[in-house]
Amino acid sequence: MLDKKYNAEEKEKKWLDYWKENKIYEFKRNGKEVYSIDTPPPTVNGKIHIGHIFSYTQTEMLARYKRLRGYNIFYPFGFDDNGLPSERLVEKEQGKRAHEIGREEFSKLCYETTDKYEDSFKELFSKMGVSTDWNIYYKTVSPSTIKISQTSFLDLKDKGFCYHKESPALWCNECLTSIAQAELETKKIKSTFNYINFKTVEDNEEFTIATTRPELLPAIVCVFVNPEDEKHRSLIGKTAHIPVIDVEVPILADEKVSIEKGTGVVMCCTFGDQTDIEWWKKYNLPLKYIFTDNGRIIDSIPKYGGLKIKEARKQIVEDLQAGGYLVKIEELEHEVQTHERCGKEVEYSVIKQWFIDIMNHKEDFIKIGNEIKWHPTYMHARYDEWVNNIAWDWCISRQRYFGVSFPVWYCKKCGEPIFANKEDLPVNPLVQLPKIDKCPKCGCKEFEPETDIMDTWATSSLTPLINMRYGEKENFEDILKPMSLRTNASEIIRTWDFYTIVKSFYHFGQRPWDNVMISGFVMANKGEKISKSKGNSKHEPMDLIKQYSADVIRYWAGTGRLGTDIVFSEETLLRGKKLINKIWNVSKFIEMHLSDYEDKEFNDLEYIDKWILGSFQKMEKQFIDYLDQYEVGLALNILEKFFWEFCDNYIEIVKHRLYRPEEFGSLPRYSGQKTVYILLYKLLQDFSIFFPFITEEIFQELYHNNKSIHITEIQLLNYNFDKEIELGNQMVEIISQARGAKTEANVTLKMPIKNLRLGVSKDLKEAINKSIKDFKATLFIENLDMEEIENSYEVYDIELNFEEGKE
RNA sequence: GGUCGCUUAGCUCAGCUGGUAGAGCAUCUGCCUUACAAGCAGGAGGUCAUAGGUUCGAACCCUAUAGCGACCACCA
Repeated sequence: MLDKKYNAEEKEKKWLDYWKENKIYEFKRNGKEVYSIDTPPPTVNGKIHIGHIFSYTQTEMLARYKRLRGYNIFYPFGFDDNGLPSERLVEKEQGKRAHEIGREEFSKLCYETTDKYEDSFKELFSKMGVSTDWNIYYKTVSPSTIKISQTSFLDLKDKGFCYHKESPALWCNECLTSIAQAELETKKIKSTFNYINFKTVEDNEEFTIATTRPELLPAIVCVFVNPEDEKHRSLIGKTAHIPVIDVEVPILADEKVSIEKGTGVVMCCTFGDQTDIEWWKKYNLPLKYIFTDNGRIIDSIPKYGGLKIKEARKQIVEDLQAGGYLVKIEELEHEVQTHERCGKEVEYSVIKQWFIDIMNHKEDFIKIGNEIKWHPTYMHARYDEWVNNIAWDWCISRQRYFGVSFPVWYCKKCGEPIFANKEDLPVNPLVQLPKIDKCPKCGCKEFEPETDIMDTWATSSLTPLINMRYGEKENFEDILKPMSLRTNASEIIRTWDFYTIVKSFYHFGQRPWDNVMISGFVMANKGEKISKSKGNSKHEPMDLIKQYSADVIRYWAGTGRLGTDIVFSEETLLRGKKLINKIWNVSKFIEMHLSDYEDKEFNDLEYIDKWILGSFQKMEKQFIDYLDQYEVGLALNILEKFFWEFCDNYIEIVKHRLYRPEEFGSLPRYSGQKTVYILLYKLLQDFSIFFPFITEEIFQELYHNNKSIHITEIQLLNYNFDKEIELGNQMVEIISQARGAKTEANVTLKMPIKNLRLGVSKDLKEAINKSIKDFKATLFIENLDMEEIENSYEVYDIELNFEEGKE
């Protein structure tokens, strides 16, 4: 027997234990077609907020849907505990920094701290009813993952897609590491435009340069003007004298200089921005690198050496002012590139790093993007945009401590890189030595380990390979090439999706997955993204589960449209709560009437029963169409709508028949029993995608003790009840009008109708006659007059029996 | 500035391939009806951002404009 009230907290715990014990979501090879899901390993950098719950739950619903359609679901979960985010977590939480306590100690702390968080993440996702198989779960810094990541590196190196080169790279002074283009975030900051006067050496011709970065004056290697610029053409070929610094540089012409911007004269430094790097390469300019790696001016610069960048800026501006070189200062707001992990402005650095070739294979990446089905389709454009605009090869070196090491040493004498053997992976070059005794190039017997580690994306881009246990004897390569589905939010299309495609192309020459499903973000308020820095995520997921239950939170997550941002709304939670309550109550009602029910062949369905079965069949077809398009929210929407109609219309009609067989006959009662038996089963199945807990409780209580609803299969109905749907709908409309009349008369719906006069089409008359007992009982009709009319129906008169109603 | 998306009832949103505007919440009016008052029945509330165009017919297709948002590019 179902309880009078549904106790979500108790039941959700019960079913979590049951699913775990009975291995309901375990992946086993069983010959059935595999549906595999590549879900984002959440970054372990603090707390999971409601935004994570939103997008993961949408994915999860799809897994449940495919499971109900008979697929063998390969749905692993992972955690991204690799690299910089973990370091920052440890720094923040323990107040310890790697360079203070040493690399080994620090790494240990990273492992311990991320482990701790992962346990709580696991608990949270489990509680949300995520139907992942925790046996195939992975971490991005485990030995097996490191092995795959290092193997990938060696593969790419062998294939020539990976190179080691001294090259300008984006550099973060805060994190003390190089970073990749994809890790940039633009930020608006207030700054000043400084107009500085220069003179030519040859003839003291004056000209002005406007710059936001006067501290780069010592790094100027030349000055550019546009060759078409009438005003400044006379400068070309002359030599500019840099004030304060007292250095002379050539003045060159390049069409990339905008005549309108600033003063039309540009200083070129190594390096202020990307254009500087382009010019540096194009004109073979000298390198004047003036910053240290931790954001100070190098000591060899007189006067300014040792100052922090911002201090140097201030000092140089003061000196320019004192010398009378500063013409004016303009306030401006502009966007600068910052490091997404720490928010600090990035600089450029020139060191030897490992790069993965991107620029030579852009067309291949576009081609693979075309082979993948994007949901929603317009997200494909974002991918193309990114690939088309990318300007750098992918720098995968990070000068950090915690993460995947490069399996590389260098000859101490000639610098020749020595690579580990693949069968020896994983290796840590800091504590292990190469397995050769001398450099193959120069014979030197001493080696230095690569101290850099890899970009976290270099590893997380390998999730399909991690999932397929790439390179292992027992692997899933046969079923996961490609995987069926990748899901993530739109912000990481340019990183995770793109890099995964890059790696898949280089390793296998093919797409990593067939489908990509992109979810939206959760906004704290309209137009305001949830972010940790703003602290505007008011709701802790755990608290919400406690307050509302996981099923209810899932309802909220399930209402979001694919790719569309949603605002967190307690109102929606309330709506879900009501829906779940209604499912419980109607199940109780149905249970009541099934105590003597036996399932058997039956061909005498009542008209109204055909109507509701046909309506359900029609709805379910659309429901499945939506889910096949990955539109979880739209599917839930129509299911919910049908369900309320089922309760408010069908159940209200059939209840009389179920309660009073002596009046309606036992066969009509059986027809009703059969109908609710079938429909509740199917409704529970469909709802189980969204509400795995309550549907399991009802299913096992009413249908199959000790068999999980989540491993049943949806069997589509195959009735031909179009006529019944159409005419049944008309009947319901008439019922609604009659109820309206009672409500308007301020009387109870039980008030009898003395006489109901209708005009009805021939078909409808026939239909009403076939369900005359249901029809009359539902409205408490004493006398019914039907006049035949051409089409549809018309309600002529509703005469209420006030005398009877008073009793 | 570029790419993409959004703009529908007071609020949050749904409206699939064009055919007389929908739901929930809020509001108003009734109803304790043997599953459910966390309920039921009903009412009121919208020139579907704006302006053009295509069409017999446009919330939906096309063009332009405005506002909002995301991502990217702009550091002289």
